Amino acid sequence: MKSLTIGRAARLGGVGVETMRFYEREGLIPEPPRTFSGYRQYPQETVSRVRFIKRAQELGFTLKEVRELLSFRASPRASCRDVKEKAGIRMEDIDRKIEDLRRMKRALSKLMAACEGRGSVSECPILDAMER
Amino acid sequence: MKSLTIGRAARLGGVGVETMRFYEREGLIPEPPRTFSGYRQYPQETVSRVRFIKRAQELGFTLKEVRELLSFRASPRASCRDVKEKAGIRMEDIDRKIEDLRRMKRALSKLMAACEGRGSVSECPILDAMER
DNA sequence: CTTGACTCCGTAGCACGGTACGGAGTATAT
DNA sequence: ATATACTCCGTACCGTGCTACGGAGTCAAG
Repeated sequence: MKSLTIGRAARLGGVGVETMRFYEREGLIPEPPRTFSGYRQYPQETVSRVRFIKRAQELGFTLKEVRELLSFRASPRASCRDVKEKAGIRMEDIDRKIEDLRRMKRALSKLMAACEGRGSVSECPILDAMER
Repeated sequence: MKSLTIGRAARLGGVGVETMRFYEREGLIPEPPRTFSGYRQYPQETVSRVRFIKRAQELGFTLKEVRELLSFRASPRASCRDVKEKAGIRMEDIDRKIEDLRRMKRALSKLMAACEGRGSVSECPILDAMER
C-alpha cells in the first residue's frame, strides 16, 4: 500500500490541493502522517473519504452535515436511522427550495408574458411590477 | 414633501438601518442629503427604491442584477427588451436550479427507500451509496 | 433639563466553500 | 546537474448579503 502526495490524492479525489488542506483544517479528513521532510502521505482511504464528501455534496448536504454523516460512519453506536433522519431533513429542505423557486418562476413568467419586449423601460411591465 | 431619517426610511422599506447604509455603500440607493448635523435625509423615493430591491430579490435577482435593473430604469437608452432579457437569464437560472434540486431529490429518495431505518450504520444503504 | 431613542462612522464579523499568494524547501525526470 | 514540478505554511481574500460593535453626538418628548 503506497501512500499518496497531496497532489495525487487531490486528483484522485477530484478536488484541488487547496481543498484537501481546507478539508483537513475543517476536520473532514484526518491529518495524514508526514514524510521526513514534512510532506503529507495520504492513505487510499482518504481518497474515498474525499469522494464521499463530494457525493454527499451532490445530494445537497452541507459540509457541516457531511461532518455528521462521517461521524455516524465512525461510531458503532450510530444507527441507520440517524442517517435516514438526516436525509429526511435534507429532503424537506430540498422541497422547500423547489417550492421557493417555483414561486419565483411563476411570478417571473407572468411578468415576462406581460412584457412585449419592446418600447422604452418607462413602460416595462416587469419593472413596473417591481416599482410598487 | 418631508424627508425621512434613516430609521423611518428603513422601517417603511422593510429593512434594517444597517441594510440602508449597506445599500448606500453598494450604490443601490443614492447618497441622500444630510442635515446640518450629518443625519441622512431620505426622500420618499428612496423607500420605493428599497422596496424595488426587495421585490426583485424575491424574484431571484441578485443585488448585482438589481443594480443593472436600476440602471436600466434610469437610462432612457435602455429598452424593455433589456429588462426582459435579464428576466430570461433569471428564468434559465431558476430552471437550472430546480433541475439540480430535482436530481438531488430523486437520488435521495431512492436511497431513503432502500434504507429500512434500522440496524447499524455499517449496513446503511445511504452511506454505502456515498462511500463509493 | 433630563432621559431615552436615534444617528453618526469605521471596522470587523458571520456563514459558506473554497481559492490564491508568496517565498522557501524538496522531489523527480532527463 | 539542472530544470521543472511539487509541497510546505500562514494568512488573506473571493462573493453574497447582510449584521454587530462601540463611543460619541443629536433629537424629541415629557
